[in-house]
Amino acid sequence: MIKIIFINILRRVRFAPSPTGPLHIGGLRTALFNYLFAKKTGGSFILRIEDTDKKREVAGAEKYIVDALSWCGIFPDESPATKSAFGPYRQSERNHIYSKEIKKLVESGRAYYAFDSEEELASCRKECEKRGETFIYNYQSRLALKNSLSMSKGEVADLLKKGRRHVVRFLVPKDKNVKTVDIIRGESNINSSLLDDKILMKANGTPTYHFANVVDDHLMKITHVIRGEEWLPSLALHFLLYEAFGWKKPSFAHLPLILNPNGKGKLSKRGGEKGGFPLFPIRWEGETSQKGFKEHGILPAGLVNYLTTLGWSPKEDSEALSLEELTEMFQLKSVVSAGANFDLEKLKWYNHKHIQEASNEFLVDELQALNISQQKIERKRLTEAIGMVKERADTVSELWGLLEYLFLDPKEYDEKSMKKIKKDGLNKICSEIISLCKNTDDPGGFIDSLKVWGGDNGFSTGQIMMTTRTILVGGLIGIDLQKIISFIGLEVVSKRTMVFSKKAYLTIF
RNA sequence: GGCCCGUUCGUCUAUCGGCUAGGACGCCAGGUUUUCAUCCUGGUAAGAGGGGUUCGAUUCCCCUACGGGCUACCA
Repeated sequence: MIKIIFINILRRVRFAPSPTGPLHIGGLRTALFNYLFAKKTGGSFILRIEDTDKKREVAGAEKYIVDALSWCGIFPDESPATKSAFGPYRQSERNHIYSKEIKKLVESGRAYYAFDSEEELASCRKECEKRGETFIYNYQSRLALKNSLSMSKGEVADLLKKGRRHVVRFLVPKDKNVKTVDIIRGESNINSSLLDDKILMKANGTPTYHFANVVDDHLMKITHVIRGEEWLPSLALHFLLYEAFGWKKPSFAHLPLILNPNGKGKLSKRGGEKGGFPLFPIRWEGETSQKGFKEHGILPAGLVNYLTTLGWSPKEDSEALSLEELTEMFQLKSVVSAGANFDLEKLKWYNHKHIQEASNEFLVDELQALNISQQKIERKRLTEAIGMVKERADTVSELWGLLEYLFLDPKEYDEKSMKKIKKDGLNKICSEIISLCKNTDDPGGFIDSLKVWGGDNGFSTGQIMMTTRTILVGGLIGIDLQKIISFIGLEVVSKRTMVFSKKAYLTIF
């Protein structure tokens, strides 16, 4: 019998955000898919900070990214906090590496110096635009511009010696068919003449995304690049870059975008506001303070579960899945290629499912973290109350509203409920409740006793129940009446009834 | 404008040439709960349009339409 042994090349994937603000859920989903893919086979998930553009960097963004990921239960195997031969993990700390690598490309003739100013290039673009053309810095235009291909060696050497500001551009070969491969989208062919000689090193000596990304992915031995669809147009360029270096390419997968609920445009701040949901996992404290899903009462497990179904679905029908279960089932190949509309209702449904699976203890912590109620309630009592009402909750934040009456007397009585209650005999029912409270020790059979009394005195069960509920809760809502009474105790029942009989007669009837 | 990617119920998706197009969310109806919800059962609703290829196309190819992305010394 022949045994087939699978030699698993250990997967190494990276999530490489740029710390320009709080991580939004689109980025979070990219991180999540990378994580699921790596962890399924015991590979490594690496967090690399792409902070090459210091102008755009926002204080606190890197910390936010780490915090948001860990809130979701995603912990990188390697990150800026790691010391390893692959580090450092912040691109701003890797400049010596990029300088070394760019030299190779210049020496091999695959990259060249360009001295054009930004203004000059801007006017080139403008002129082309006037003619209805697109300016491309490539084989057609490069010889008419200021660079080491159009100028003499002596001239170039002189400018470099004088310290003239310059960039390094990639020399894109002319008329070459570039066949790209994407795990989700398959093969695609692009003619290199459509590409432009992208800047690899900026005038300030820092690399651009394209260069740093390729260099780092190679040096960090990344096996699979899983990133957003917005990078698809750059894929051919990246392929050429790998080839210019003579490096083995990683596999690529471009994830579809998350769209606004109405399907128009990629998920935006405006779309979030319109749909009444945030764009970030947890609160962001920047120039403005912005709530995240956490503050809206969404559990990390719910968010993670929902985000995973945006663009992917498990083979078998299943309901709430944990990060571990999702990891087990995840298939990068079966990620869909079309963008997905964000749907708050479905997120809530997943969250509802995860609330049911969460322990009451955990939910108490989550609720208290939200600071919704200022009431000081004994933890044990609150835990018990949450257990009684959680099946009704979609979000953690609505938990308090669902159990409030178990701790606080009604502030007012719902008008519609009051209209349903018959005025006749209301006084009698109240008196009976109060006297029953006085004469019993055991709240357990309270409702039964009240019903029996009602039967003997010409009150329908409905009337008894509705009246009692309104007295205790303030309206015709809430959990089983007997459970409420047992929980709050007869003393409170009596007190609420007295308040009701006074208030109700004076103000409502 | 140019280039690239996409298009199945309202939404997320299944289908990898045989389809009475399946599931989930939502919505509607019924049941349970003498409340409201939860829960259970059922229902509603779809392959953008036009050409090919084929015995047969949602599935493969082309065109059009629509949507999205990219087009920076931003990522």
